[in-house]
Amino acid sequence: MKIASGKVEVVSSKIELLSKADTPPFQFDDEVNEDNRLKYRIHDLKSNKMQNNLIVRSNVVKIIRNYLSQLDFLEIETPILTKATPEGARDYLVPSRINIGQFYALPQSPQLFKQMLMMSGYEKYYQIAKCFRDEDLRADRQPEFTQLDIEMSFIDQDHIISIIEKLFSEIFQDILKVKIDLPIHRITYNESMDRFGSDRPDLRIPFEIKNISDIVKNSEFKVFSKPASQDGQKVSALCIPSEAQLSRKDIDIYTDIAISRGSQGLAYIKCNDIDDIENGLQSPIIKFLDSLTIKNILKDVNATNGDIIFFSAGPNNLVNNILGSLRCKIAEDKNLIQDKWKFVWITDFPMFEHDIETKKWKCLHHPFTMPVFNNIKDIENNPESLLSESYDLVLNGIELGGGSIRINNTEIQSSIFKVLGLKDKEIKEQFGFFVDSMKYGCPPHGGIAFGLDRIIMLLTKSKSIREVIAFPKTQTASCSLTGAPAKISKDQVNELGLKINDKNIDK
RNA sequence: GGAGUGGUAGUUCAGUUUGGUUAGAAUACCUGCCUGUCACGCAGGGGGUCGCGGGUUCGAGUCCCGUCCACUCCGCCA
Repeated sequence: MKIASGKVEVVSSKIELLSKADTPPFQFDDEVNEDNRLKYRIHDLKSNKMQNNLIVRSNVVKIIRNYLSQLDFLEIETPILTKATPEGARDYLVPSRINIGQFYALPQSPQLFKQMLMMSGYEKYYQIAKCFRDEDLRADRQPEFTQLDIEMSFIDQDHIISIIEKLFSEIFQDILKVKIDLPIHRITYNESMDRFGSDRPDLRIPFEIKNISDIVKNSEFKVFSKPASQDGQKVSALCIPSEAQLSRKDIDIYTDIAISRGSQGLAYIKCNDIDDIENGLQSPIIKFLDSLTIKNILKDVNATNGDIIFFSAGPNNLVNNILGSLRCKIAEDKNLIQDKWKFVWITDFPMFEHDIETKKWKCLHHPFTMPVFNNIKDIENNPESLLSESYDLVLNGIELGGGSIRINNTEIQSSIFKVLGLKDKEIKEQFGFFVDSMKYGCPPHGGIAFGLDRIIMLLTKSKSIREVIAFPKTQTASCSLTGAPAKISKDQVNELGLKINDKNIDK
């Protein structure tokens, strides 16, 4: 009775060997290194953990399909062999045998196809879609991944958000018996960057960043006062609560992290006794600050005795990066991340950001996102001032997905392409089919897409999405089981009209 | 492209800091014993190119250089 099948005892009268099995390379449910697990994936998939993960995955997809089809969504497939788009991630390319010298691209997402389905009048679409991006891998990034892709016509942001919130509420109720409080909290992109230094904030961490520019902008301390009063720069503080029990050595470690991310150093105030400004604080910078300013800072960040306050001053993105990553790192190191499910919507992303290296404007979401504007001329005249009708759903510091209201007007669409620096000829070559399609009437529409793998990763408390994908790729984008990618034969090279260095051809 | 961690029986690891006898443990595997076991037990046995290549040295798992693989992160991911 101690084993799973303990109620049943089988007495055999005859034994027939159906398939001979060698000794497996490792025991099921043993702790095994990931290289071996991936190489012998068929054995790994026998483990209780992997079976549970794939069962959860299947059940979640079932819930999604039931939920959306009850709302009259149609599941429609879009092509895997499609056209390369130069913007965005690198494409995976497939040579065409019939059209020598030409290539298909695997889709980074079904974005344009689902928008064209809206133009065709299929006003509620969804798809469990495979997507492909030829970029470097991470624990939560694979070159091929699965996206829950949704698009609807005649809707607004609130409508989409409410449909999605109910879907996640059902998934978490069914799979984990966890009740999500609806509606999910929303904060704007700018607020998120200021308070958490990130557009995917982990709200399980019980401390946040505070912009103290107003307090220090008139200070004598130029390191603070200069960025505090300059556009695009700021001074922020991160108050680490006493529970973290940061040591002198910890401060050095976090200083190194700050420096590796482009900081000059890491200023701090250690609060031994906040009522004694003269002697109760340890800090390399308080000698530069007057006592009123110090008092205001302590008050503004809600400092209590035992806390340590870190400071960062400079360009917004640098300050966000440094304090945002320190916030996560310290919370993780000191075990201060609460065991909760913390959803949050991030809204009102800027439409564009300026890329310093290429000196070009880039879309924060994608070029089909509807900008918010009073006058259409603002799009080309003041791209930096534009927000967009966009929204990302974040859970426990991981971006689950994002979407937007889309452009349904060729004039606006052209303006966006122009800001991105595309010439008329390029627009026609790359997106001509899409803009032409829009000419025949395009309903107002919008949608959203979610990383299914990431959702399952969080639901199963897995450390990487490889744990919820039956046959994932390693960090070098290879498959340890099959050996893909692999060289191809000379015949195949010739048939496809390719020219490949001989040493790279399979002989 | 960059930073870091790891690679030693089939598997999981110790040994590397400080170079020195025949490289160990657990588990798995094989053989024998055991008539109620279920993490069985007992006795015995086989199993290693210390990732790979080069160097230093009388001597390298251990030190140095290069390289490959796996993982984490930065860049990158409209």
